[in-house]
Amino acid sequence: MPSKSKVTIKDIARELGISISTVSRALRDNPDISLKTREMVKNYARLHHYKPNALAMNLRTSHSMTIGVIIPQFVHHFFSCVLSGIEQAAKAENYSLLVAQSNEKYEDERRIIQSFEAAQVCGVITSLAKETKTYDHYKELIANDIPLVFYDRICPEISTERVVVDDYAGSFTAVEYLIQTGCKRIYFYSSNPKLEISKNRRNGYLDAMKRYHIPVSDDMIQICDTREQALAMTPNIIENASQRPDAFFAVNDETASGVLRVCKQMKIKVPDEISICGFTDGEVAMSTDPKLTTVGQNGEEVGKAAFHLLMHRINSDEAPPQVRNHIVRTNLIVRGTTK
Amino acid sequence: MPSKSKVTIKDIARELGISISTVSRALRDNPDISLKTREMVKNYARLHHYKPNALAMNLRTSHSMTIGVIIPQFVHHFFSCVLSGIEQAAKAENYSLLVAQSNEKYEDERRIIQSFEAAQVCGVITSLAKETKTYDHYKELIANDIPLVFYDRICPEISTERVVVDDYAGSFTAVEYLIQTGCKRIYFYSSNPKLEISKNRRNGYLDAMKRYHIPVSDDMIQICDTREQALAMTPNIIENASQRPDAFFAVNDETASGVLRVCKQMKIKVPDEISICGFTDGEVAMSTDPKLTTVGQNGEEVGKAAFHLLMHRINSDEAPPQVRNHIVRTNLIVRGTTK
DNA sequence: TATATTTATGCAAACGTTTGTGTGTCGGTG
DNA sequence: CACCGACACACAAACGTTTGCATAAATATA
Repeated sequence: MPSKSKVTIKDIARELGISISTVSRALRDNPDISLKTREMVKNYARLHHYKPNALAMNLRTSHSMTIGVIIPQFVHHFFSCVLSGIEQAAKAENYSLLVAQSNEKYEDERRIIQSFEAAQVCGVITSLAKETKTYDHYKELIANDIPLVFYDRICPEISTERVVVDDYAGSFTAVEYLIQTGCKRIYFYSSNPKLEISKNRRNGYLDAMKRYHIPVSDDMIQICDTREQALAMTPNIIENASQRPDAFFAVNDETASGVLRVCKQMKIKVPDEISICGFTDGEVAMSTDPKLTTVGQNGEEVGKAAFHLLMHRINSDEAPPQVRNHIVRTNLIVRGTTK
Repeated sequence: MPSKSKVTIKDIARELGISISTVSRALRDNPDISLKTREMVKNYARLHHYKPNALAMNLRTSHSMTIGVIIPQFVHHFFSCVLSGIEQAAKAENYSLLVAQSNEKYEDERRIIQSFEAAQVCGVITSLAKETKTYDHYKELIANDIPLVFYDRICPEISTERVVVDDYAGSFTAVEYLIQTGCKRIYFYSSNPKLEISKNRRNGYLDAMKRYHIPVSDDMIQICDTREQALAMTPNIIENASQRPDAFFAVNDETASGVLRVCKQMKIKVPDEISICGFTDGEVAMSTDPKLTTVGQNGEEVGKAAFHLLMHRINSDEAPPQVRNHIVRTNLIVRGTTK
């Protein structure tokens, strides 16, 4: 265990009796420096556990090799996947990640952006907090020429790259599959219809039904996006429907698992009598009985796409911030709750 | 939208016709500077969106206000909770988080530590990758006086603070509860018995049984830690047991959910005939039917504890790195799979 | 041999801060 | 009036790098 305090290129220069700049260049394998000197320096550095001071490097080059990432909530399967994707892509490009969660609060989000700016991040990847309604903090980021990419919860007012999941196609494909396996009375459990994702999923549902000429009555679309709501509403719907539903397509896995539970309680066979399909493919989807058919959101791909878009912006010096929507495909995962 | 390029204290000094040091002190509200000047400077700064350059600050003060966090896998409920806990605690103390995942790989872990050192983090919070068997990278961290705290997967060779979940007590309490609700033939599904957590949970199980004078035969302890294994093994165990089990205590929720499924298939009433208890309290625990009784691991508290231990080490300048085990209590969450 | 070219290195400024010390101008005290 | 202590500010060094430019030695060219 050699040195205790940190060794800098100054130290190396002094010990080796050469200049600081020579050490710097030698470490970066600059061909101006003779091979002999380079070897000597690198040996000494290795022996004494020299670690470059990124702070100093970055200050000098004003290029921090760090990007800031905002996650609304760490404890959320989809977001974990996204973060994982970002991290893997970043690691491959030698970037570090400054990570923070907004906890769905506007004020937190604002503070985080500020701290990112102070830290001189090369770029920011973010998803809006539910609470956020005003976007000045993002606008300032852009005014300061810091590349910005939104994922999932994009910001309509800000013209920059975005990566979102293909809710429409995911929804369409799932419903199409239900139809092709013989379902006709397909109920759709939606979340807050004002959200972008709700609209897209609903349109996917509607278009698939229309495509196959299956009529959709009003009562077939319900607002229901939690397990509890599903438990409460579903029995009634099944009992009192003029024609009994033969499938449920739910906006997320929790809700779908609620429907499944109700069916079991009512002794309705799944998938024989009723098919069920969720959305997300989180942990729940694997732990129901039977396992849940669902639409996978490919969080990791979202993360990777976001990072690569950001890299592109960073490297192609100052391309005009275009509004480009990158769409990550979803994939239908057929398991036990559909035929 | 005023300035485009970044404004520094130099700019402020020039524009206001005062010295750089005065600006610096004014911004920090140093009483040496007259109130008038302070106001003037702060006004100008606000108007021109001055943002301190953290890189420069940190270089000067060699105090980066950043800590490095290693998570074995983001996509894991318990670890997400820990990260969330760390983040909240860090935010409260104005620390930033450099986050990376080891993906359970030794080599990744090593690289991450290196990058943390380069970034001049004030401290590191980590949990060992499954693959890691040699600890030189951590030893070097300690040699360089960078405070280090382990959580969950601690490192036996390194003497530093650690925060772990109270597996023993969690296990003991759960088993005790099973006993008190009338169970006697309580089977224990363990994971790899070499892991520290396995030992602790097993001991908790054994001690609880002993405490209530309930005999434990060899076949009552099985190695089984995935849902698939549970599905495969459990029917046999239930069928062929000399005395039929009346409870299963599983090392994680997935395994417990597997047992539950088997019971349903075998038309065994849960919890009337067989009680089931898991460990973790992840998302699965809420989505089984009935919901799973389980031992909550309080990941957030683990994270908060880890951060606060680290803060303590950082602030009480260079306290000798003691081996102190901070233990976060678990809590039994009684739901539908037990009486 | 004188000049041009290459090779290997050193010098010093710069990145944006913080901070110890120096300095000029007050008002007050003796 | 001379002196002293506040007061409010300026100077400059330092943090650890990178990098344009100068420079010295060695080699090639004429």
